[in-house]
Amino acid sequence: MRTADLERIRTLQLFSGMAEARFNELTSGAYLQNFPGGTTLMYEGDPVDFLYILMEGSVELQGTWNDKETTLAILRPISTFILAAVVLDANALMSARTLEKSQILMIPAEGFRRIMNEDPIFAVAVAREVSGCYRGLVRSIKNQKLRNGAERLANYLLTQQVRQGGAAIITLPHEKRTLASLLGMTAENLSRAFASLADYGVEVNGPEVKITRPVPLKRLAKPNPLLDNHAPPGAGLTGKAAKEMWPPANCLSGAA
Amino acid sequence: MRTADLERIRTLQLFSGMAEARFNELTSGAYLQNFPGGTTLMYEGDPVDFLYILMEGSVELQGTWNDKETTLAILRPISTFILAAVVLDANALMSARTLEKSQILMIPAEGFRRIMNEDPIFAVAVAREVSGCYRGLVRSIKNQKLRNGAERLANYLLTQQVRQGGAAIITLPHEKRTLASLLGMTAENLSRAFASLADYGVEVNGPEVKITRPVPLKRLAKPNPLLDNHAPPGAGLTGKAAKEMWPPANCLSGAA
DNA sequence: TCACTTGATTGACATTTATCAAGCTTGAAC
DNA sequence: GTTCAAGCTTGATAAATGTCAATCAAGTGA
Repeated sequence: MRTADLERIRTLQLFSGMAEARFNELTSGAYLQNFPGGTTLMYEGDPVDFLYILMEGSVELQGTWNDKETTLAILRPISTFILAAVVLDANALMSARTLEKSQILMIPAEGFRRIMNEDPIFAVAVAREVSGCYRGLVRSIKNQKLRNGAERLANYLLTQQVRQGGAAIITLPHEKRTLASLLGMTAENLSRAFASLADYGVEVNGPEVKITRPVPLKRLAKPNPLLDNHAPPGAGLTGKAAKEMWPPANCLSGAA
Repeated sequence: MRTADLERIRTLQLFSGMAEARFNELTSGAYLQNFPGGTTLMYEGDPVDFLYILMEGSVELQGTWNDKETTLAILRPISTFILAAVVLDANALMSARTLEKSQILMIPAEGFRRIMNEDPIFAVAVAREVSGCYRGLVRSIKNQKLRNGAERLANYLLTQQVRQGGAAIITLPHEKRTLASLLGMTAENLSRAFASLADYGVEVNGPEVKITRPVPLKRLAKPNPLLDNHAPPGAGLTGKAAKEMWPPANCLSGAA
């Protein structure tokens, strides 16, 4: 493994507090692997032998039931995934596949758990990391149960706008059908949802989306930090909530 | 606080490994409080000053947006709740209210975090507990996005049947409108979903539900350990997954 | 006993979402 | 250039879900 990659993950909150020796021990057994797009890294129900850390590219987490599939999250670097299964030595509840050529660091789960038991600072960091993932999922469920399709899309667009720097034109980072699955709708309905947002100043041109009238769009979307990971650090959040890192390094915060 | 209560929570996986002195320190600042039914313990967005442990009664966790409300989980003793917010010292993402007269142990969050930092065994236990909660939520989202209303109800009934000992007649533990909200539908549609399950041998009589033909019901429901917390320990799960406690003491495993 | 409240159910209807089929665009391969 | 495939869009229709209003049933208290 290259030193540059080690330094990149060393800066993650998950690893930043631990002693150098432990960090070296943890990563000494790790692999850095390249996968082409469309590779399934793991199937639902599989035993989990590694903690995965996405370094480059993007990964989709999926759930399946009865021949139906849904996207639970789309990850961007640097993100850990299937951490909870690693902590509990349990089988995966989601499949993971690359959406494009990706570079992924794989840390053996066994060693991860051993070091978690030996290094108290690391154990606390793991607890904090999983807690952040948990809160991402709570937001995701609320988003899914409380909003309809157009509302979910509108909030997705506003979130992306913030994350991409706030300009009026944003670029959809994935295929529209993947986005549809993430938002819990069909590709056809995503098209219609975009069309319905035209009244609110949303202009679509392939993967480019222009938000010409953010005020009415926000009036429709009603973004809310209790459902969306919207705000940059400190903005709109006071006190304790502001302490949470943004964007969180953890897995599901990106899930609409 | 009564010794009997302390002994009850001492047996939880979360606390069972920690040193006696630390456990005493943790609980010395705790309150055991009684609340009547319908009491809101905490509102969404509130700062979280306590870890809550439900000792008796039942508690509903809710999410709100735009004057709509949804039930995220219904807790039964003994369950912890808002653990992730305590770990991160963040604001609550869900409201909590008692559904009936309830007894709740409140452990100051500040002390909880201090002891988590001091006691490595406890820190690992917290990481494991939150991981279990996380996996409960993953199941919950998959259930919500992949199944329709009748399928969610069918699986809820089968899960309840297992939890209540496997007899043909089960008792719905909550009001039907609360159940409807948990299952992500209106009370009216829950009524219709029950009616549609009559073809599969489901007979409803107030809060009593009789499952007369489990085989066709299961053929419809297609229960699956990757979506449902169905199986007793070891049953149907081999190897690693079987190690997870069932039913988990943690918060959202009960969420259909 | 009798109103009265609360929760549950039912029917009629509206809205939302999914499904299926067809057509459109775009870009790569030949 | 032409062909082709993949992704996207559109329209027609069906299915699922929500809303509103009315009714019913059970339990409560005067």
